[in-house]
Amino acid sequence: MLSFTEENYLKSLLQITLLEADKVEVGTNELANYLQVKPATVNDMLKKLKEKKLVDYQKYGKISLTKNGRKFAIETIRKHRLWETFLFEKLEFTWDEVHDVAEQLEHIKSSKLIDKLDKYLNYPQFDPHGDIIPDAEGNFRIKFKFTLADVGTGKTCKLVAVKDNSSNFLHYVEKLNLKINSVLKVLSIEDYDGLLELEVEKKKVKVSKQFAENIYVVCDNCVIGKPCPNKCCTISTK
Amino acid sequence: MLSFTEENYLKSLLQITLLEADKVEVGTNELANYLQVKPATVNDMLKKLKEKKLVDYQKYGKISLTKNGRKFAIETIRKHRLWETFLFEKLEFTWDEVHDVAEQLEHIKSSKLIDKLDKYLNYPQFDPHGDIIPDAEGNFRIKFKFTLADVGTGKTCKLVAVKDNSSNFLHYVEKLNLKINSVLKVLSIEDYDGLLELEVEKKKVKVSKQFAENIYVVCDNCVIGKPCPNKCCTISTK
DNA sequence: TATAAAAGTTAGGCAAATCTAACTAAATTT
DNA sequence: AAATTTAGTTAGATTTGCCTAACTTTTATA
Repeated sequence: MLSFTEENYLKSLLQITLLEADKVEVGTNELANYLQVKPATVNDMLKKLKEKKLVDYQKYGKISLTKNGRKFAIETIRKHRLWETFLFEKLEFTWDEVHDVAEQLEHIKSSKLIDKLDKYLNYPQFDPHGDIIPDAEGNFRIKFKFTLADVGTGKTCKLVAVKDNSSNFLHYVEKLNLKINSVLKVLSIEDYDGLLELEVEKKKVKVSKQFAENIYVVCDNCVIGKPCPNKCCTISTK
Repeated sequence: MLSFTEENYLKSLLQITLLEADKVEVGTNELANYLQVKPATVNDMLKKLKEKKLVDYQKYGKISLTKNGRKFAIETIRKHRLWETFLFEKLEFTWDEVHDVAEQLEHIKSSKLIDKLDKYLNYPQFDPHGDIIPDAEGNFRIKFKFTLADVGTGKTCKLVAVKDNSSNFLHYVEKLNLKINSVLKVLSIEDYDGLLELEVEKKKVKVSKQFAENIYVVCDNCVIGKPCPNKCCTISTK
């Protein structure tokens, strides 16, 4: 039986690799930073996780999940996202409130509970942030490849998920009147600092490059959950 | 912010006093036994809880909850019972399965969560075992006073709750075809060992005294949630 | 009432998860 | 290639919640 903390380490390792397309290896400092603990603490924990055959790593090397470690990590992400969906859909939480509570709920130990919850929610594929919910076998189906920052001038795209789940960011997204499935047209991109001008529901808004990098998009022909007709937008994943 | 463990100590202290009508004081060994830890461990924790002004106690004396400690204890019981109700009503758990999962869920920190859950369940008054769910202000309305073992020969009563929530016991109750609101007639009581013969839905069954002591009953005129017309069955509580 | 039993306490220890401070190795820059 | 910066490690300490073993106080009983 894994502790809350062990589950968090495994989950974070997977989450870090999910942030970028081909990332598979993670360092001690990076993980420490992600978990908001000191590198020394991560080092201690890695020894324990290695002992339990949940991570591969050797002194001064990079950290990666073993098959088994990955299984637990996916399970935790699945729980997290199902709980977020429950809070959003059934209990009327807003999408920026669900994360913190789901951080706690994801550690409840009961496979029956999570299966029943999945059923109760009618086997949802996406959480309130547009992130894929792995199925009971641990399969993610798709993973987003492009952000708003990748879209060229004059092109139109569709918002499918957000990368940053912080309350701050989500509030800002809301304020701009952006939602999952909003259609965005990139009107111009400033050479100097990458500032984007967008058209959203016939209104013009300006957003920073940093902001754009945290908005996942697909081409406007894409239908979520199905392969992109242009084969450009979503990729199958691990 | 209280830890899981601290919450469990406070909750257990309240639960022990709820087992018997006039009980207010609890001893170290009793609590240790209830929590399945050693008396020394309880002693350590009591020092901490006293420090935090959550319990009243002095060396070799009895333990009782302070006003504040009681508030937290009730809050935890409220959470536990609301989660049990959720699992039973929405996720189709059976009444003997809900307890263990609720033991975990009761420690989730979010007052918004529990209020929303209460609303979602339509402000239930009783959990799947017939126990009262304290309201958001921490008021229990009623508390059961009599068990099946208190009922005299020839009398009829109504099952309203069970004292023992263990899976074993609940399975046995189920096997005997007893449910919340079942009407039970005591046909005879054996002098020697207190064995009871009951009539339940026109069938005769025999149960031990120990079993009878774990079944809460009210007179058959009682309607749950309202004061007993005979003023005999339920009492207001703390 | 003396004594035995039960209840409660203390001291000392352990494992988990964290920290700080000092160190070593690896990577980058000049 | 040497020097500097960054990344990673180790040792030693702390807190929480638990333990055992030995002790003391209270209660019950002969």
